[in-house]
Amino acid sequence: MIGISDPRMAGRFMGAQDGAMPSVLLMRLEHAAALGPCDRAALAAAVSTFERVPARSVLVQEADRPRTGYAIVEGFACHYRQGRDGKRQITALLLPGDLYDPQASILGGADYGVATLTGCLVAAIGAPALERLKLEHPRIARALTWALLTEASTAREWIVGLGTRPAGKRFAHLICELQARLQAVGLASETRYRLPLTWEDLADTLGISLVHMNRVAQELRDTGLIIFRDKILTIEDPARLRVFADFNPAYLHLTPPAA
Amino acid sequence: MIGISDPRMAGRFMGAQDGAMPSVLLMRLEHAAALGPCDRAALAAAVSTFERVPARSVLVQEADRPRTGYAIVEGFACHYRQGRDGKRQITALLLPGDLYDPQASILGGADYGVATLTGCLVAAIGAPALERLKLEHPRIARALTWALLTEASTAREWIVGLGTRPAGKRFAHLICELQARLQAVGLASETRYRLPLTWEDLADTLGISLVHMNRVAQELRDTGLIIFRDKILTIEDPARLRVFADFNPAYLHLTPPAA
DNA sequence: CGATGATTTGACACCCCTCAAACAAAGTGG
DNA sequence: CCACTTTGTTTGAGGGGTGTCAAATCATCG
Repeated sequence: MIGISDPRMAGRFMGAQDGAMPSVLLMRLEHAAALGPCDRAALAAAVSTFERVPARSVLVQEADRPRTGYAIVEGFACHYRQGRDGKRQITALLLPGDLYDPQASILGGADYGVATLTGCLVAAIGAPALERLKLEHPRIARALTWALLTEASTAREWIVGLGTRPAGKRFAHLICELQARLQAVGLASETRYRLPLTWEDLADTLGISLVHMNRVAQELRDTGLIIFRDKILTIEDPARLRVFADFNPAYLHLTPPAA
Repeated sequence: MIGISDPRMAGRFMGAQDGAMPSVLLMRLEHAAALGPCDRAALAAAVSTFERVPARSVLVQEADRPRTGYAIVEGFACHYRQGRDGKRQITALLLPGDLYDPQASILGGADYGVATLTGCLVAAIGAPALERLKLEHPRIARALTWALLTEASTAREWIVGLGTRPAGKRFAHLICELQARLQAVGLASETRYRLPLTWEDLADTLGISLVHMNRVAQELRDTGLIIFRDKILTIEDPARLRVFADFNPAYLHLTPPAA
């Protein structure tokens, strides 16, 4: 695996991609609170570098004490823990607009790894810049807290899925979740999005074996709920899929609170 | 179920229990950061009422917008979600010293329920008092953030357990986790603590059926790892249990960070 | 002493895992 | 351009972990 701290990579894409990050990150954060032009400018300015990271690279090592925050601009990444027996469990998927906040440094070291699953375009924000951002822009601070709480809420929903739903419904539920989250940043329609993960990644997310993952996916195809070809996922019957998966998007908190 | 908002309950125990909460809550929060005498006094003063709540009472309804924070002083409570089919999945256990922070109100409504599992003594802290506490006492604010991050980290560890560990190791892991967390607030020795939950509560926590829960527990007893009688859990061989469960307490972040 | 809730045990079915192997696609080097 | 490797996908067979159904036992309590 290649770490993104490789100096040959750093900063290579500054300028060219300058506008891309704010777009997708802002789309996400503005689900939490309206941001002013000043907030947006500060956010864009806080990004130190854009980096292109190959698939399956480690962004944050388990037991690291990271000094940089990351925002995913393009591609899929994940939080994971690796067991002694080599089994990997993915504990969260990071989509474009999601961020990894080294606020975790309060804890005295990351207790999980962060890695890319596909090639990613990543915006790096230094911890000090992030702290300043929070102090000087309360609306951004609020939005970041919202993001953290939403992550926790999503983790709880995954616990519910792993604890109570059979593999098929679990996959269906994940498909619904990704549709909602990707649509929130403009990367999915009601019925279609790009899902560039391998069966193995999905299996490690759903807590099932690769073999069973394949069978479960076929079942969803055979029952006419989805089509999945060339990494493009098409939902054939959204309403029926949501019922089947027992999906209720409330836990994603994608609609801005009244306050 | 009886809600604690019942006026006959409110405030009944003020004074008598006045010192109990700070003790256990402070023991927990001081794992995050040292607190000054001023912080402690402010924390104690912020508690509006102590309430005795019977077992199986709902503290926060799913879809509520709670205006009160709770700190558990005695007893066990939980976060949970209930599926359409009636299956309950417990997503977090709240032990003495743990708190439920209505900070979740940023999200515009709770997305899960909070309920007592045993009879509990609960300290209620109004949302405004909590906000003031955070503003005027940065060390408390930091400690509360630490608590939130630790909860998220624990949720991730539960995902790992549900996704990768068989039921027996999952139970063993939970036993280790509870030992560490209870010891941190003075309610467990290295080998012994009170675990006042029913098999059903534990089954709903581990994501297995009540019947299987029973078998798995017997297995741990038969292999000489634990004794569990009269709600008292005794760990016969802590080292062997931790190896069996693949338990690494790092995710609990119970040792204060250097910073 | 009957009612209720908690624990225990047995039988059987099914979900899902493991092992194994075949197959496809994409890169790599000769 | 073709062997060859690597990575990802698909399929089959068999076994084990768990769920469900059913019923017995036990404890607590009014």
